[in-house]
Amino acid sequence: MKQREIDAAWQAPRQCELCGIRHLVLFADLDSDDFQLIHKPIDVLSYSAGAVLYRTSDAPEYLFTIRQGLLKLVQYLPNGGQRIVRVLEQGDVAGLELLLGQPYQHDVVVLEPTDVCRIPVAVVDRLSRDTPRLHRQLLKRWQRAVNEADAWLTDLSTGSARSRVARLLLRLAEIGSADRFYLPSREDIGAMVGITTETASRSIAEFKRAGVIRELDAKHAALDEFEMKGFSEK
Amino acid sequence: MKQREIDAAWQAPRQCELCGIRHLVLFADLDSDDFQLIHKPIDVLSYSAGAVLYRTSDAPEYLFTIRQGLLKLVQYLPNGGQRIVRVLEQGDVAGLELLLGQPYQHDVVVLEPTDVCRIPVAVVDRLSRDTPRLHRQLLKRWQRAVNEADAWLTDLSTGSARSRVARLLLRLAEIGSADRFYLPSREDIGAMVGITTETASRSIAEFKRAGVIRELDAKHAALDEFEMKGFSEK
DNA sequence: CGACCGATTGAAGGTCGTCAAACTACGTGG
DNA sequence: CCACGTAGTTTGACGACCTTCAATCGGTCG
Repeated sequence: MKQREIDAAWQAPRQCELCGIRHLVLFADLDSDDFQLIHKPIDVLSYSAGAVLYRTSDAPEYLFTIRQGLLKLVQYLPNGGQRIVRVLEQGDVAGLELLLGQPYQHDVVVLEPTDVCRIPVAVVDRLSRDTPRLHRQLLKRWQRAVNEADAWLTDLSTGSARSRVARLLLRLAEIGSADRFYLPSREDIGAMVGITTETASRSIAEFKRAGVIRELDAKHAALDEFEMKGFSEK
Repeated sequence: MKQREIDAAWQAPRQCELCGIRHLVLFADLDSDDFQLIHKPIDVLSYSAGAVLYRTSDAPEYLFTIRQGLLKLVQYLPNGGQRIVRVLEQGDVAGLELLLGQPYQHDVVVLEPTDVCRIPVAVVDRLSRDTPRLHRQLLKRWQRAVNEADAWLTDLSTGSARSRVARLLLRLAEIGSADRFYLPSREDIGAMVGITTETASRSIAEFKRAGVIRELDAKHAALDEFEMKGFSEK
């Protein structure tokens, strides 16, 4: 539940320039000069399942790029319930809205152990002003968020409960490795596709009985993609 | 159903610079020099209800900023049905995805008579490269789309059919003028909140009987905001 | 071992989807 | 001018699916 700091040492320009996954992240297109503009610490942090990156009520100070892991973006309903509006994976960015002066729009909670770079807004603001190269990456990230959001409406909020769950699992399977994907709690599945925990449980149980998914451990499973596509249609 | 061209005459730099609603649109922050970079025609077009701005299959040539009117963004479901994922109003932009080399992501259809500026992608690309001022506006538009999309998930795809419809009408009432808002066809209401046409019709009929909405003409109504908020909760 | 949390399953009831028919508005053509 | 056809809305009946409430099961952690 707690966060652990890997890199307290402050040498962000070097660190970022040498980053192993830079081609995937926000700073993909920056050059040596650009990195010199970074005058505030960028920390690499690790979170374990259940940890909270931030809440809507937190001070809007940091963006996060996901180096590794899986997170959920949660919004609250008029009646107090909650809805998961998106899931973030490697290369995604949380907190883009800060660049426009908005407060955090979601609570962000860790699903699978996650490493992030925590970047002060001021850094991105600065870079954003002076390097057009960063812009394209920002636009990309934003458009990705829109595409995802639209897909959640068409794929995950339409059709029967069972087919929604099927489509969710197919999606999660694409994110995970070939033969192993993250299987959320029944409550989270419900919050992702807009059904109750019990109905989610019934769907999953049914898939297991039909042999379309096999449970590997508490939070992971493998699935027969072809069979599952059958269920996803009605 | 057809489109009418208001300004065939080609003097975009002047036209845009003098635009009456420039403070609302994509080019809000540009200055005189910036406008000189526009070397392709920007046309002002009018569409009437039912007209199609573009389809996903169209050649990705133009962005559209909405000067006036109301449009729906439609995506298609695995089974062939359709889901309306968002609605555009004055100041919104359609086709932002083109800036990232993606094809159009939606079919865009006119709900209320609409005026747009049709801008060649090349123009925005060019401006985008050379003027950081445009960037902020682009980011704003994108973030707005994300916020909207998230709200459609939490407000319009969760809860009972009646409360979803109630929340949709409250939303439409905010867009419309004080005592008059656009009331979509029952089919479109269904496609917006993820229910069938019949259920949408029953909800609307119920609201009318309860006196919460009054029909003004075929496509417009007025509503008692306070009463409607009651329905929106469960 | 006992407490607790999440998943599963059951039963009952309600909401919503489905199929179908009637009604209205509107425009066309006789 | 009226008859008629079409498209969208409304309403009804019925059944399926989903929610709700509740009990049980299984595993984990003190």
